[in-house]
Amino acid sequence: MPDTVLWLRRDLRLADHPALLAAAQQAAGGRVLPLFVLDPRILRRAGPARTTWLLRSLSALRAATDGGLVLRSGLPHEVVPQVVRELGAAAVHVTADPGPFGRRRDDLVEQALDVPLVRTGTPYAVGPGSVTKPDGSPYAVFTPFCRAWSAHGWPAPAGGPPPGLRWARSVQGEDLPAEPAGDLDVPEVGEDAAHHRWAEFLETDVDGYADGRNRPDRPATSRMSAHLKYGEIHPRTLLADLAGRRSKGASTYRTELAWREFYADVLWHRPRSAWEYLRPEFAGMAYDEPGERFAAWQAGRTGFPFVDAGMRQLLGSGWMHNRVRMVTASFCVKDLHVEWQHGARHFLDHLVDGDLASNNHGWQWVAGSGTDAAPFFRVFNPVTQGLKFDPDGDYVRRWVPELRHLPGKAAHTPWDTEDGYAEGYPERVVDHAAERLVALDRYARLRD
DNA sequence: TTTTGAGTTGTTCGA
DNA sequence: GTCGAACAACTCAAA
Repeated sequence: MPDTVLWLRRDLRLADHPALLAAAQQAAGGRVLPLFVLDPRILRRAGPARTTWLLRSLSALRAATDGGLVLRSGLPHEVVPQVVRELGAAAVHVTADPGPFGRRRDDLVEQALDVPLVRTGTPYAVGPGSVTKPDGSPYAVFTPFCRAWSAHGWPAPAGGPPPGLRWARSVQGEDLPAEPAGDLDVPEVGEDAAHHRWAEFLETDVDGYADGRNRPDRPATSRMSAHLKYGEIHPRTLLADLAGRRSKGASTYRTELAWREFYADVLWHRPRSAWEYLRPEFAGMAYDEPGERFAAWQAGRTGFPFVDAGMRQLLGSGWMHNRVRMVTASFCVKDLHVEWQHGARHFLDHLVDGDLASNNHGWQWVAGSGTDAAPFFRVFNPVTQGLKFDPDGDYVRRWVPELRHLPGKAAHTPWDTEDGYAEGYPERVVDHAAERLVALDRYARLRD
């Protein structure tokens, strides 16, 4: 009866977990050691929101495994082989991590091990790289990808841990590190919380999702992004629950999951696209260095209420509504003319759901440099977007206290109200109409 | 093989 | 106030 190690990374759950089932099956009568490696390289880059979420999720998983989860600090290619020796394990089981960092890390661990590293499943319904055009090349446009992805299909959710599964207890772990200081407003974390929130969304908001998802003033989105990021719930589970629903909202939600899979697929085929222009000619465009205006953008002090509300929601809660992510990103790239990588970095430093593929390809989409990017002439008007998607100004007032004295939609246009700046709200850092023309001109010059 | 039409998320302008 | 056109270039799939 060999013991096995289940090395967890982006799969902090027990239900619908094929790698756990594989580890349990190989152990057959032996024990499984659930291991999480606190990699200092990842913790350094995660930012306070993601670190807090991770630590709470690990705490929840430790409780769910009756204290069986073992934590170790260090580099995985040193820690994992060490744990294998201590346990005398026959194999290490993982869910494949298809990102560029994960692939390199796992290859290194595999070389350092003298037992097999068994990869079962991925954090996606369809493994990145497995949906291709008939000639085997990857899709570069979303809609055809989405069609092929749907046609490819995915397995039904796997069951929970097999009855009789026993956790190995012989290996010593470490205590959870302390959470970063600060007063971030992080929601409930962990596998149970993920399922609870998902059930709530299915009950109240999924059928109205097609329109509701655009309203940052309402709690109409699923809020599943961070749960998915840490694998507290698998997209297979979500897709299975959506399968019986015919509403427009359910279909739109499925498409959003497909976007997540599309961007993971793009990153799998082109790992360098995380930080390099997918369309290299865009590197030759004229950009401005990030300076005072960029700092104002980061701090939520651009003088554009909808933009500032979003940037402050990011700082205050580690999350930003998707509609507002597009508007703030457009402002950074097309009003401030700052390269998308600077904005993407700031988002990744603060987002609780910060996912390299979705975040950075989303930024490239806004910048116009991505695979299947927005057309260059699509420049968001930060005021119009605010009036359209936060028509009563509730979202702005929630996150920008200096505008709370302005009623209704007046919160979007303090320059039109006599006492608009009475509470210390900053003046606009740019003239949007002028900067829009500058952006269009720079794109035109790139073309010629 | 070549052609054709459609393609997540918008804005502005002029009729 | 509403509406359609214009704002590129390229990918992909169907004809």
